[in-house]
Amino acid sequence: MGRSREKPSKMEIDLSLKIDTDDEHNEEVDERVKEDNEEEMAQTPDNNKELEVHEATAGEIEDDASVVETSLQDNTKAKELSVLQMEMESMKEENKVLRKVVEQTMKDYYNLQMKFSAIQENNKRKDHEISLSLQDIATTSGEGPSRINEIFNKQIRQSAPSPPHTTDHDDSLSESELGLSLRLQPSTSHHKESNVGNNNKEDKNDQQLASFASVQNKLQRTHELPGITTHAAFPPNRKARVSVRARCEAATMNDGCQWRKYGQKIAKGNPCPRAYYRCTVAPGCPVRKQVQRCIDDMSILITTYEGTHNHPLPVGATAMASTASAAASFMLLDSSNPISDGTSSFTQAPFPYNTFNPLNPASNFRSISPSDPSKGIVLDLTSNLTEPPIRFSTGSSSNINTTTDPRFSWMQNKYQGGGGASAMNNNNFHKPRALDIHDRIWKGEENNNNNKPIDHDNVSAIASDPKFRVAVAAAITSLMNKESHTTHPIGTSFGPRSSQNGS
DNA sequence: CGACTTTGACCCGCGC
DNA sequence: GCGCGGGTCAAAGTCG
Repeated sequence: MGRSREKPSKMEIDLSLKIDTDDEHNEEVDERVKEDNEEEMAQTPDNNKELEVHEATAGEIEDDASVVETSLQDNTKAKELSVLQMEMESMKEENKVLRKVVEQTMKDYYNLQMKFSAIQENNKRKDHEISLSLQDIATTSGEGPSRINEIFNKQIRQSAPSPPHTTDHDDSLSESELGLSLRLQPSTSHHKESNVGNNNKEDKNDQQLASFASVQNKLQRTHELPGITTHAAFPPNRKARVSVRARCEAATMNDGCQWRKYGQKIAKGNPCPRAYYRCTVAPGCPVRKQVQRCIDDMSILITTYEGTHNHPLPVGATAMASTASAAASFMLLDSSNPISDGTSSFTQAPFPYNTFNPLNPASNFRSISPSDPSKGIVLDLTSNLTEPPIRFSTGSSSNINTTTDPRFSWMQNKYQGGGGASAMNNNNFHKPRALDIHDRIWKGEENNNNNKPIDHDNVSAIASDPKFRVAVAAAITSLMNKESHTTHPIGTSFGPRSSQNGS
């Protein structure tokens, strides 16, 4: 009786949700609210005892209520009961609000899924169009592959919208050349003589090829969702590469994996040293990462992941990798891309960390170096995380005040005196200011970046965002769905040193 | 003492 | 062939 009087609100929320859980959707909502309850429980340890007691007696609540009814003769108890009922009402109202929020989030998620599947279907259709176009060209023009390629190249060069995309087109060209030579060979030679000197027909062929080129461009554009630019084709033998641009004050991003530094180099054009890390979660894991500060904005850390993990990722990294991979798959349906060709499964994403906007995953992806397709995908997470969390954009870096910005204290740590200073002395970098709290924090992290959370503000901001949670939950769900298709289980085997967790 | 970082040396590919 | 630059190696130093 006394227990039921002190019935905590958390339990009430849980109960009311259970009543409503008559379909899968509500189950998910239930899970979501439960998760929130658990977190709140963790934050308010004083209430935990009460909650435990009521969890143990959850099935007895109705009985308790009936017992309370029989003892209504006691006025004081009746008053308490009415107060309790009022509390229950208010909790129900609160519960409704919570459910609305959760449902809205789920709706957003489903909308995203719908868009994803729509784009998938759209891409399949486009592929079919391309195939038909090629066939049409092959049968009507009678041109050999070399001629077609020549015209096609010309068309591409003319239609290339801007120089930065030149290599993209070149890549797609080389790929299309392969496709053309494969598909056009059967019907090429016997029309060759008739085309010599036939300008009209050649013009017609040019038009057809132009339409083909436009279709090809269209196909490329379908992959270039807002904020997305993909490198249409990687060199076949090159490892999958994913770059992540993120504001990070620490030496490296806390990405859930365990890394060991094996080298550092001053790269040309950027006085900031480039650090080389190797994945040490499993011996022989081929995944490497390069970490370098962006020269334009020292607060931006460019992390390039290369290779495919040969081991299950730690849990913290798996969810993120799945999230990132899901987003990558969202945009990289092109089978020519090694990232989507099966070498990078949901559990084998080369980059274990990503914070992408679940409502618009595409917005965080773009190419960073169009002149170098080997750079692969670039996730631009450089929008300010001190703003409302998960508000990413593909825009360029914001201006920073380098003279007062603590973000440069890493340089002080790296270059205060000693041989390494040579890299900085001859450059126009502002001298870092005196050691302050940030410096101390970073100094602490410099030597422990593999084991400790690096940027608590960023990580907590990301993790506390409900949309991000939903995205991670969705990623885990998709991971579980994918599990039947992959040989790797969800990563659970990581050593005691792998305490690093991105979530 | 083991694990990790630092850093100069070395290797290799690429362009001239 | 030579020089340059990127990437890697490995001995020495550092840290817990």
